[in-house]
Amino acid sequence: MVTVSTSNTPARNYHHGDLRTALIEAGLAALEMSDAEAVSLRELARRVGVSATAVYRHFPDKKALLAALAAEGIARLGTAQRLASEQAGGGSAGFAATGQAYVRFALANPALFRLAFTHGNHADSAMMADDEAWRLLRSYAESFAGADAQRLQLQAWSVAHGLAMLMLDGLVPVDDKLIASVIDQQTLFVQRAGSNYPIPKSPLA
Amino acid sequence: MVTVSTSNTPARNYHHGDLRTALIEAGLAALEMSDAEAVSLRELARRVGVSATAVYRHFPDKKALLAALAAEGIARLGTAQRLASEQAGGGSAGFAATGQAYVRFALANPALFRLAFTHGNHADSAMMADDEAWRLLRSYAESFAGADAQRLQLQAWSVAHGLAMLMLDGLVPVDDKLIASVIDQQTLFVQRAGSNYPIPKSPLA
DNA sequence: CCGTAATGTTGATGGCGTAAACATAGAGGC
DNA sequence: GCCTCTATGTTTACGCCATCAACATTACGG
Repeated sequence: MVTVSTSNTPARNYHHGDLRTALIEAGLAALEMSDAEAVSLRELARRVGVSATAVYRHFPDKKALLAALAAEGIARLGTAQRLASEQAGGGSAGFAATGQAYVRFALANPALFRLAFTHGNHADSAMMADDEAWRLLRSYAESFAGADAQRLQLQAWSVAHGLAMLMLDGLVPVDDKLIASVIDQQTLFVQRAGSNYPIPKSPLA
Repeated sequence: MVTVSTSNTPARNYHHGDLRTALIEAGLAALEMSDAEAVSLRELARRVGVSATAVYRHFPDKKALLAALAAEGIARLGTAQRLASEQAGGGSAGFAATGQAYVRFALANPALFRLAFTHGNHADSAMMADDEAWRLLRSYAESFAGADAQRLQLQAWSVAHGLAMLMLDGLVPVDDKLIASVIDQQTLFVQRAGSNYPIPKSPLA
């Protein structure tokens, strides 16, 4: 998480003070207005009041800056999901809540979400495995499905991710009731005949 | 579907003959090598042996060319799914097969698939509603879930789309067994307690 | 207190999408 | 058969971009 310092830096002359952070903040702000591809280094530099090539003192290339933004996105998503999980009080309701939070986060931060997950922009897979969102998902999946945890984990992630993408891309109308109906512990992730998984208590928190 | 004319046109002098088709073919070819964003009009024009701005006699702008490619992608996906559905002989196996075909198509044609679904690049929603892939999905969903068809339809699409995206983006390892385990009629899309939907015969074909 | 590394700047290169003005060729009316 | 009109291409140019190289300034550690 970048500490958003409310940009109280009074724009020094030659040396900026904390260009790196300023660029990331500017980048995050830009991602609220337009898509990642449309964000240009030059524009960011202008915004921060610095020459175009100054960026290269802090990031080897554009990809690196975007990767930093992506990491921030993942972190924020994790926080949103944890909050949702806690508010729902864990259990199967909590599981569904984290999924719904995933989709809502995507809709609230379209460009950031896309950036964080699209292409290989995510920093790297090893890093993600330690992420908060990940730990939540794995923990839920294990507590519900035991040996079948991997399958459940992937199914849950896939539904949430797919719904988020379809809504972002305008293929499915954005509608909160729709989200709730698609990501719903009553209809998803149960074994077919009789052998339903027991529903345990809150797996965490 | 574009009739791929195996490019036997011997490169006429001034007038190309069928530039539009040639550009689309070149575009599809380029999408097998690199992502849509990386495809440039100038490169395509070069490839086809024509000046950079000739493109604008056939497409108002780059977006329009990409939309044409996207439409082709959707059509091809529909075909792949229909074939899979037929081979599986319909029923719940057919339903799962169309979902698995969706993911496999995405993996086999990453850039084309992305282009077809990402952003608003898909021509428009009305067009898609008439598409083959759509009709298949809706028909299956209705035959399985009756009144709850919309939910089932969205859940099915979301899982397939989500898994496809996660694998394309390198967040989930590409593994055929994984696809089969995630998109599986035994564990997806059933009501929880007792009230499982009856499994009807093949809803089509 | 001074030099060296960190940080910014200027200037240039080559690529891009696209607009404007001009060129050619093929098709339809005479 | 000719001739014009229009569809299709071409050249040139503009402003944007990412990035490299060479130079300028500052901060900090010895």
